[in-house]
Amino acid sequence: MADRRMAYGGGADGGGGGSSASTFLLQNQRIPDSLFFSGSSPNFLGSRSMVSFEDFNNGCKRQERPFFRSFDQEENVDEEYDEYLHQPEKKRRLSADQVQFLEKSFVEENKLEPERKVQLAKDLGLQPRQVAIWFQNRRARWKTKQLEKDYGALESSYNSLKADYDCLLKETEKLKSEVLHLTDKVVLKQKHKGNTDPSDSNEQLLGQPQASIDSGMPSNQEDHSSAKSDVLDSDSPHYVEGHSSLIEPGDSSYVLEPEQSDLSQDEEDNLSKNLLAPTGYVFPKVEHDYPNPPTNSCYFGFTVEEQPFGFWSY
DNA sequence: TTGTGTTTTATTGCCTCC
DNA sequence: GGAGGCAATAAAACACAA
Repeated sequence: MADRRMAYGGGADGGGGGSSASTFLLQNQRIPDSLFFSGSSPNFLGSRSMVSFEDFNNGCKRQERPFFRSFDQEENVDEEYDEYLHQPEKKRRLSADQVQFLEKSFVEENKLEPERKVQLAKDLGLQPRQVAIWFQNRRARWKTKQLEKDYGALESSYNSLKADYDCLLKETEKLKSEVLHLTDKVVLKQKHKGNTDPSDSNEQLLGQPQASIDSGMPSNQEDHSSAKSDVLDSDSPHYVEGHSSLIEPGDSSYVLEPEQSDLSQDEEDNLSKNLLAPTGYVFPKVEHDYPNPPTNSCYFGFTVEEQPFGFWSY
């Protein structure tokens, strides 16, 4: 048994819960709380204060009773209730009113200072321990919901980014085939011109510097298959390691090799980033099965507004 | 009525903070 | 070391379909 918690009947049953009706005696009496309580509240019901006034009248259906009524006011505590009090103790749910009151309090502040706990317990006719437990469980429920919410947000964000990415892949493919098509044309033209005027150059044909053409186009000595092979061969030494997690070897989306580009390294980096992740998002390794929900929503960049109680610091 | 799944109340053990 | 918080878990209470 823990130092601060007094369980019923010696409480060595390991694991939580474990309350059989016959062993319910001093259950839940945390020592400090019970000391706090004795005689401090007109609503105090002793070890029975944990009852919630529902299920009274022998009902199995939930039955609401006002929780503000103190026992001092309760002049005619009838025999039925007395009998009820002496039943073997059962776990009882709080009434809707009590829950509503607690909810309201929770929204105001999800942590419970000792004074507030005692005051709430007084108001509700519960033990402070019960109030504390309710808040603890409520925080756990809120956290679970928040995790679900975070997970949903992440999921939709992922889906939208994936859609963007797929779109860009298609676009890349389209541009690539366009490049090949134009390359074909250029080569044919060169051949044609070469037949008539061997001194003619690419520069004259295309009206741009030779280097520019060489950078992205296969020379007229190479056939197209080798050009394509160069472009697509991710096993070549030009394969960019930094992109290995984004584009797997052989991925046809990888079009230009760095050394073939006119762009500076920075420009290339920017281009790659813009092409692959237009929103600046670095794609994680794509899993088709979603990973476990996040355990810490702080890490996912959610705004503070999405964490209404401000205790989200796990 | 009963079986089953879900929710709520409560306990226990561990951790952190003062 | 005591107090309070949290995660994990038990078990009662409840909801609901068959």
